[in-house]
Amino acid sequence: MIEEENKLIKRRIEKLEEIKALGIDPYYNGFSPEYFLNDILNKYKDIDSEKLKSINTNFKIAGRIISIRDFGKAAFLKLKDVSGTLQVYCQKNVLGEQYALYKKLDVGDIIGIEGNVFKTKTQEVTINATKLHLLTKSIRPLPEKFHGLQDKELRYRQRYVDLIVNDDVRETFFKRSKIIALIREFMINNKFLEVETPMLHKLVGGAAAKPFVTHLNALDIDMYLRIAPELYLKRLVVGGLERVFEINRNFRNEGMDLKHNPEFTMMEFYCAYKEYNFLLDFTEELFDYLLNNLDLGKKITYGGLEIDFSRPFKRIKFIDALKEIGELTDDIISDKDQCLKLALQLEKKVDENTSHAKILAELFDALVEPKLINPTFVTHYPVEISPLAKKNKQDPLFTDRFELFIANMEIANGFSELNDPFDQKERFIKQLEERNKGDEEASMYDEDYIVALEYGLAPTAGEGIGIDRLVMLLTNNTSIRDVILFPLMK
RNA sequence: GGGUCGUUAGCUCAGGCGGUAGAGCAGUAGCCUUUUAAGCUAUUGGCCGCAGGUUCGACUCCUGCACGACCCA
Repeated sequence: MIEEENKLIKRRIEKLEEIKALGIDPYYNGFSPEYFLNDILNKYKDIDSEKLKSINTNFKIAGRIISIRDFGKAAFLKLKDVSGTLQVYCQKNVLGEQYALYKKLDVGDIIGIEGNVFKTKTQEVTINATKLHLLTKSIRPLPEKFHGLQDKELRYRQRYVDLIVNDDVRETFFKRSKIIALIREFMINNKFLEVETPMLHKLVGGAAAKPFVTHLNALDIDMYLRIAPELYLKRLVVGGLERVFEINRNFRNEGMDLKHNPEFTMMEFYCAYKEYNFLLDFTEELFDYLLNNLDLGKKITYGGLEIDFSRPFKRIKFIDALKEIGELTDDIISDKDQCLKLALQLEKKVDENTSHAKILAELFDALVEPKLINPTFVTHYPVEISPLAKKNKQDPLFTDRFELFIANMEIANGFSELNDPFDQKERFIKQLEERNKGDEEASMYDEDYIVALEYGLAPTAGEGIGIDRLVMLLTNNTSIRDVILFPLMK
């Protein structure tokens, strides 16, 4: 990479050599800062500049140089570290011999500074450098100081550069970290146990999706990257870990767009002795917890939409949503041929072999989902497309299941878990039939999971929440790539 | 998968009835010890995404490809 013919890089490598010639190690690692830059700023921003002169304010700090304003015999440098930025003043008559080192520095270099705090004419807290340490010479020029890095492709591919120059990106990922920490806190407060289950699966299950295939050399077998942790988490409930959750990656071999990345983060949790109604309230509580702790209030703006999280969220049955929001009639909904015709008109990938329920789900995606802005629980999904959910007592064609939609995105999916091993066996067989008909997203038959159910799964409610999409909502990013540090790029 | 648009200096962007390209920042040389996108003077820097075609001549027009963004599915 370095051999590239770039004059700016060449010049920086020359400076590197000149620094070595001065007897200085350009990658010296014996210096450790005592404070974050923001700590110094906060400590002194409200202290009078006269008073500053009378107190001892000698500090060791470090950071990357993000700007230099040079006056010949003095200069202002702006340093940046993980906490923020702080200005440093370098004067020739103070630094003496070390001023020669200063003259070899560039924007992008990482330096350590020892010096005293003072305030400039404009009252900016600044460190007057008495000692300068070069910690890392940077030989690649950073993007322009004013516009930063705009090229989306470069930003995703070279996220490290994006993070150096674009503060809003840093904020998004700080916030992502905080959101996940809050979720974890909320779950643990509610007596859930955090667990980790396998990423490498021998069978595909727990969701409707095409898997990634990989190979295990030791056993010479193909394996699948998991599409969901569901079946393992429920095995743990069988094992008596009555409340479990996992925040981790799932992999689905599907298209990529603003809402889909092939690997994405989900939280799944299972709670014994509860049913799906509990999950609706629990999910609302989780949102409350997040919004409160992030100081977002009840209404947020997302991509130009106003979203109202006031409780209770709207609740509507799947079929009612098709009627009231999708504007379909009972006659159409109950007639598979008419549904198929309509789905084909909407250019959905369906054919005669597609089940009635799956066609309805496609119609829902096309006609209802685009209209769901405020948080909405859609409940009672058809049993054929809910192979792991318990049937509804009143109407066994439907299940005790819901999905939560916000801003036209599916955010969560939960249900009363099917714990009848005989029923589960039949559903698996139905899935196999769908698979044989060509549905590559249908699940496989998981014999051991049936055995686990035969030992007895307590009545359990379970839910998955898409963390990336949740972060999108709470950080006002309309592309999933903007909430994933290293999104998949071709 | 389909459509639209984009790809020009390290970065951010202009430009062109077809005649080998410009600015700001960055860099370099100089002046400047309280700047805030510091200022002033001078100046270096380009396979105009890749490949082919049309043409006396292509960075510009045409075709294909790659990568990306957005829209649709």
